[in-house]
Amino acid sequence: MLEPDFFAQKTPQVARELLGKKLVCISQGQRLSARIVETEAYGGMEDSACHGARGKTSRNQAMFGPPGIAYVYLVYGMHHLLNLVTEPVERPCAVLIRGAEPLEGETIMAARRGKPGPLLTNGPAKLCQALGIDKRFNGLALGEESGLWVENHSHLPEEAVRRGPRIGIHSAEPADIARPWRFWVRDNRYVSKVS
DNA sequence: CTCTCGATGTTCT
DNA sequence: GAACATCGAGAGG
Repeated sequence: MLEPDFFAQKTPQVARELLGKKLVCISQGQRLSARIVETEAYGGMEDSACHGARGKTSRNQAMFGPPGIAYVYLVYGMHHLLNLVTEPVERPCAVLIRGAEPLEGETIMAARRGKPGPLLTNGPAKLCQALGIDKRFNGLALGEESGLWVENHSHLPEEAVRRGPRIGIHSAEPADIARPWRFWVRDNRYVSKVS
């Protein structure tokens, strides 16, 4: 299981290193897991795309917490998104998990999603719905106790990793929109958007 | 395949 | 009010 030390590193590095790792969630007594294939780094007071850039609010306060906790929030009034908090406490940084490939419990994920194949988990909100992740996990430390954590799984060589601008942040400043802080596994069907 | 639009709770552009 | 780190349905080519 990955410890807080892992998440204490620089956010883009954590986002890169999370590719290929196994996200595990205990949901209704069942063990569900998926291999992470797409992430995005958000961080620093200087990143206008980051929720924490304009200060602490009731929604984003988990981002200011210690490395290795979950930040889960609701977007568009109906979709939950999972982030893993990075860097030292009081720095609002996190990695958004945008896509993953089912490993264990795919039948349960399919029942929840009502869709087949990549549509199970090829997007940040789809992933949360499939794994049963919602605001109950917000602010909890990753681990057995919370029922949500990350494990080492497969190593990804550099040639299998692609990076580019983040998705869905069009109201940020141009320099931040251009940052190559999205990481994904090359040619993987569980990546939310090809580019 | 593409494009548009509605859903809906919280935050602030 | 408007916008939002999204998704899915429906219309049109």
